[in-house]
Amino acid sequence: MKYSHKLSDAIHILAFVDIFQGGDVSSTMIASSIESNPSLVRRLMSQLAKADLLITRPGVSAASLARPAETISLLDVYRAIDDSQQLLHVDPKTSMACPVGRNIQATLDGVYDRVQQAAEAEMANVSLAEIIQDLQAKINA
Amino acid sequence: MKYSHKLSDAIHILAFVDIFQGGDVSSTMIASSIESNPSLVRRLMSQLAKADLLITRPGVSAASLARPAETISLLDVYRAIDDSQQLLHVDPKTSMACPVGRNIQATLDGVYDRVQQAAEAEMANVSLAEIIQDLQAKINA
DNA sequence: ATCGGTGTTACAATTTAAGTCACAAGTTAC
DNA sequence: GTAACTTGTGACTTAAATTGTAACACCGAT
Repeated sequence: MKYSHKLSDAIHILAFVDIFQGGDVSSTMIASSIESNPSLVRRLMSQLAKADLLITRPGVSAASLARPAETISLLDVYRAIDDSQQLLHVDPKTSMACPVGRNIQATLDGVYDRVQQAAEAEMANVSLAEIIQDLQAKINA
Repeated sequence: MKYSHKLSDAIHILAFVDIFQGGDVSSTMIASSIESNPSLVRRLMSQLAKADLLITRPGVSAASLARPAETISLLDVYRAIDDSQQLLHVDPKTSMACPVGRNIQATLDGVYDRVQQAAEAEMANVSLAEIIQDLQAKINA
C-alpha cells in the first residue's frame, strides 16, 4: 500500500455522500464501502471540508456537497488532497560539484511543470457530476 | 511512483552520458553526480539498455545513447523506468457489497486514463535533446 | 593473469501511506 | 441532564515501496 489511494478514496467519499444523500453517510458507513477505517475517512472528509468541497458538522453525520457536483472538478479534489501537488518528482539531492548535477534540477522542474500542467488541465475537465453519472449508469446496469 | 525519483535519475544518466561522451561515464562517476550509489545507477542503466535507449557493454564503461537524443522522448524514458505505468492509482480494495464500492474502480480507471493520456502526450512532446540543450545553456551561463 | 567495471541478486535501511487506538467535544433523543 | 453516538485530531503502529549497501560471477583491457 505504498502508492497513495487518497485521491480515489476522496472521490469515493464525495460520490457516496451525494448518491446516498439523506441516508446514512456516517464515517463508519463510508469506511465500510471503501473497506477502510472510519478514522481515515474522517481525516479525508476534514480535508475536503477545509477545501470547501464538503460540508460537515461536528457530532452529526449529515455530510453534503458544498457545491453542485457540476462545479466540482477532479482538479479541485486533487488540490484538496494531494500533499506534494506534484505527479513527478525531481531528485532533490544531486552533486553541486558536477555541472549536470548542479543544473539538472532546474531543468527537470521546467519539464515536469509542463507535464503537470497538461495533467491538471485534463483533471479540470472532469467534473464530479460526470463521475457520479458514470457510476449511476454502472449501478443501474 | 509517488515519491520516486527514478525517472529524474534516469534522465540524469542519459544526459550525463551524452554530455560527457568520450570521458568517464562509469557507474561510479555517474553515481557521484547523482549523489547516489553505483549499484542503483547500474540498475537504471540496465533498464534503459533493455528499453533500447542506452547501449552498455559488460565490463567496459563506455555507455552511449542508443539513438540520437532528438528521437528519445521523456515518455520513452518514463515507460522504460516506471513500474506501475500509472500516475494516479485506484484503490484496489473497495466493498463489493456496496453499489458505489463495486463500481467506483471501473469509473476511476476511465477517468484516470484520460489524465494519463494527457500527461503522456506532453511527455511525448519533450525530447532528451531539448533537456540536454536546456542543461547546456544553464551550464554555460 | 590481474585489475577494474558491469550485471544481477539479496538484503538492510529509510520513507511514506494506511491502519489502529484513543479521546475531547459536539449533537440528538429520551 | 445524561446516555448514546458522531465528528475532529493526535499519537502510535504496521505495511509497502524506494533507496542504500554488499556480494559476486562475468567480461574486457592492459
